[in-house]
Amino acid sequence: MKPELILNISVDCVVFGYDISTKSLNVLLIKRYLESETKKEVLVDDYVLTGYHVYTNETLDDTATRVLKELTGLTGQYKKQFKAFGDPDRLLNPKDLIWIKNAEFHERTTTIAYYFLLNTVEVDLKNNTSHAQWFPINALPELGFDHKQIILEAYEDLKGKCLSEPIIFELLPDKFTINEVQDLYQSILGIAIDNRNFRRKLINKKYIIALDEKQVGVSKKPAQLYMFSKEVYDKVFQKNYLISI
Amino acid sequence: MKPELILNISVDCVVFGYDISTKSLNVLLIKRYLESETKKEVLVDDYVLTGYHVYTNETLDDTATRVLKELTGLTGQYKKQFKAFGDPDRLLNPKDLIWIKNAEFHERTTTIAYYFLLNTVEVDLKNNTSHAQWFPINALPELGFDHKQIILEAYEDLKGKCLSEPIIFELLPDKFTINEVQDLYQSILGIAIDNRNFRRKLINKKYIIALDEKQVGVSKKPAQLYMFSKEVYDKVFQKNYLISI
DNA sequence: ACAAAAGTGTTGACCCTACACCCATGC
DNA sequence: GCATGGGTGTAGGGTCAACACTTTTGT
Repeated sequence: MKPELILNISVDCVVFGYDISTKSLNVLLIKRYLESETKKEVLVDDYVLTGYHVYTNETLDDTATRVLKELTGLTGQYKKQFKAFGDPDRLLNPKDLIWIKNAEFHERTTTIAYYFLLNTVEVDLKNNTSHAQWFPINALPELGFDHKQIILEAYEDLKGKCLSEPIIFELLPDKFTINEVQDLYQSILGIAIDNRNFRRKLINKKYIIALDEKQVGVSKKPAQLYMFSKEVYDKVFQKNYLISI
Repeated sequence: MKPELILNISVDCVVFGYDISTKSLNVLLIKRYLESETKKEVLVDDYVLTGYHVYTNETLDDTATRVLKELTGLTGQYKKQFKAFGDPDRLLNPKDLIWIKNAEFHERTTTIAYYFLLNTVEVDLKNNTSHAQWFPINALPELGFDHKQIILEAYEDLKGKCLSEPIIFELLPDKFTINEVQDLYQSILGIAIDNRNFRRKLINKKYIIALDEKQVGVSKKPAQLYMFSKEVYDKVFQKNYLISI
């Protein structure tokens, strides 16, 4: 049996990319644009998440991986399935109906939402056909379908998860400075963190490894570079049963 | 348009029930039994989660609520959507195929999994037609489909969540003793907790309110009863940005 | 009176927070 | 030499973990 599309199930991907130079946590969105037949009127002009239907021979994870690869060329990035969205009216705004008419979409589609973590420099947006673009999480454009809600729920999940799991490093390059990690936490959580305390805390972790290397090409005092070792983390990790309700 | 079943999307419910007298965290399962036409052979004899297809006019939450109500009569219980399961082969074990042939099931069904929290005494299993039965989370019977995996992932989510949110009280009666809360934490987490430390910690919470009441009908020293106040919790609650990676 | 579970205090270790100045480098 | 961000130490308070005996009640 040849793989076919499952028309009422899709996967949508919230691609989080951190831009280390602007210290901005961004979301990758693709343009949705449609003119009337006479080209007199713009019917749809907004952004949506990247996503696609599931094929009959794919797992949901496969679909998410495929969707990310098609847009960015990347594989092996951190991904998490965080929620399914299936309200009967989630695709039924007027603009969305116009759009659906033009695509092979079922009006009652349930989407399994994933988020990905990466850094923006890994993605080359030059020759992409979807007019994909990064938007800061705090300055999102007008969004189609229920994608605003999906993004916000992904963001909430990320906020919680980055406090208890070392996923922050997925948003950074392999080699980073302590202050870059701090900036990133501050961007995600929207809080100020004391530099001395944060620094001490991080450097004391066995899985934060100081490299024999410093920043190059900066116009100020170059900072010490570190890396995160997943191997050490897995070895050192032990479950913490602290009840904090 | 009349509501119809969406044949390839279902909701499955992991119903967690705490039995305060046996100190056991249980899962509610329903019997799956099928004989061959000649009745000579038992084709299927195991247990599955309760679940059902989504109707076209329902949200996923609606479906979960409906499924729980149909089995237990209960509404308004704590519920959480925690994961979607959609592997192409998740219903393709030999027994499952036999079963599916007998029901209106699509072979490639994606299920949105929820878990519910309640206490076992709320459920009357006497006159239920599904042969529903409680099983301790640590002594599950043979399970159909991928329901073992679904239960285990629900349990992992519960373990994590009960450390950071006051959902433990959903598993207890309205009035409870401190030691009952401790027993429950120990059952869920599989750890031993120091009674004095735990007691002090809980009693110091403003939202754990001592009642003017003690246990009755116990054959030993009756314990002080407490209640959990969601109102006070919401008022007192403040987000904790402690980074513990 | 006895069995059973309820309830009670102290100490030391660790971790978090708050806080301000000097240092190294590139320009 | 100066502007910029990198890097550094200490003290006080709070929270967690460890630990064993007394009290209250029903039978």
